[in-house]
Amino acid sequence: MLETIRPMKTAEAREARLEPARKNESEKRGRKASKEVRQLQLIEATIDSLAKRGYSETTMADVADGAGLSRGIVNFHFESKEKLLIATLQHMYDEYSAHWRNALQKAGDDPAHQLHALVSADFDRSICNKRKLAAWCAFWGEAKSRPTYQALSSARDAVYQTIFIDLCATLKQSGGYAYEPQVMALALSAMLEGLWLRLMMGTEDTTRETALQAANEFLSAAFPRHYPSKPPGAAEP
Amino acid sequence: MLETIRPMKTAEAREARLEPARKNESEKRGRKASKEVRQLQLIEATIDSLAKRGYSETTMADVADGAGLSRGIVNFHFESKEKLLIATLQHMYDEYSAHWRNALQKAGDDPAHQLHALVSADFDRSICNKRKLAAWCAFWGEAKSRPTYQALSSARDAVYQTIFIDLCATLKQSGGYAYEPQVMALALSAMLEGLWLRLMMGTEDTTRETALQAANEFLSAAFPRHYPSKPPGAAEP
DNA sequence: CTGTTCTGAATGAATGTTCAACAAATGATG
DNA sequence: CATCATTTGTTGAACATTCATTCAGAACAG
Repeated sequence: MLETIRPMKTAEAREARLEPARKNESEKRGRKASKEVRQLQLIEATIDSLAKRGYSETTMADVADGAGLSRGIVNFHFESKEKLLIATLQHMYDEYSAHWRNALQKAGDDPAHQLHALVSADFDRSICNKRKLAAWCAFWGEAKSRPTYQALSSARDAVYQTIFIDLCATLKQSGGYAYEPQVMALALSAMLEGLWLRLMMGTEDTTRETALQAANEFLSAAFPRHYPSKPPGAAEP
Repeated sequence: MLETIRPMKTAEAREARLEPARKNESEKRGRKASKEVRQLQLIEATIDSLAKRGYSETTMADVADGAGLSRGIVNFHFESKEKLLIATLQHMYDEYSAHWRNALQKAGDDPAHQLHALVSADFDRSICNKRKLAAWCAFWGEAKSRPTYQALSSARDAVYQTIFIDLCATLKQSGGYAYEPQVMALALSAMLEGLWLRLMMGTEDTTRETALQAANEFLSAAFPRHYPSKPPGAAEP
């Protein structure tokens, strides 16, 4: 009765990894975590499970085990498995959305710089890693048959697409290009998603660096006046 | 016991739709179909189910019902659910592979013509339709956690990619472009997959036509000497 | 008659959900 | 501050359902 009081092994480690400085002592001990922190913890465990086992093999038990909590806990915080998954997808969507908005804001006023910032943001470690890509793809695979996912699963939503189109239109005007902005924006965003897909598949010849390189090659080809052909010393093995 | 002898409603219709002239009378009646035909029929039903319900909701019962056969039939022809799914994926892979090889062969000797043929082939009705795209995506979503799928799930495999790289290299030489063939080929094939993904998601603004248009825009941007800017009368709404 | 194809009910395993009991925090009261 | 009550969080076992698989036997071909 001394050391086995609480079976919290991995849970506390995860919490510590999440936000070590954020939560004060009062909520970290005892009942361990506030409602929101616990929910986040379960969502992270869900992403882990999705990445490791895929959508169809992700079970409530696996999520609970991954979080170091008991079986019934998920139905307490989220009403059902479906709602847990929706919350997880929503979380990933919010994170992705905040990320590119932040990158866009930091990019200043130059459209060419903004577009480049958006493209680069897609390949940041923070959102472009095996774990999250795998989770995204797991949802994509189910999105067609689940209307609830469909709205959220398309990583690049209407707003994002509109920004791409606007940027393409602006660059067209200032660079005297001939393409149709909508069409070019579609090609560009599709390529970004396709690169994600390849990164997720884990084909050995595609890394985050080569993917970004390909994306930049596209930018150079489509907007040669704004992105001069060769970035300085890009030597390949 | 007169009219309910065989519950074959949709099955015969499906067979007829598949290859009306191919199979002779002897195997169509009586024990209904040869082993291979029956397996194909079950594979088609599997694709139907994957497209309609998604991977995680595809059940043996649904496949059997979709084929108009009894529950135990799948385990007779395929040993297990997993083997059925692998056979289905293999079937789709073979079909896709044969399709682009055929398109490439018909394209003659001009590299620019060949590349255009490959790109166009990707958006043929026969392989690029909601049903099959949804099935592809269902497998993609599970591929990361299943080694067996991984080898087959990447629609564009190593051979396909090599051909793309070679074509890009040839065009580079004859057109005096500056890009790296490997990188450009990656950008191109990633964009094709990304367009598939969008078609599958069913965003209303992306159709097979607009997707092909985007792909051609990419070709014009990347290889301006080979694909002059504007194909004749492309007016958009 | 013999072997192949097919059926459909039975079986057992996996898993999402419920729930009664328990524990910790919070608040009320003296 | 001590004690009790209430709310909130948590557990783990029980339950019900879904589903892949099995199999004994029917239907059929040769």
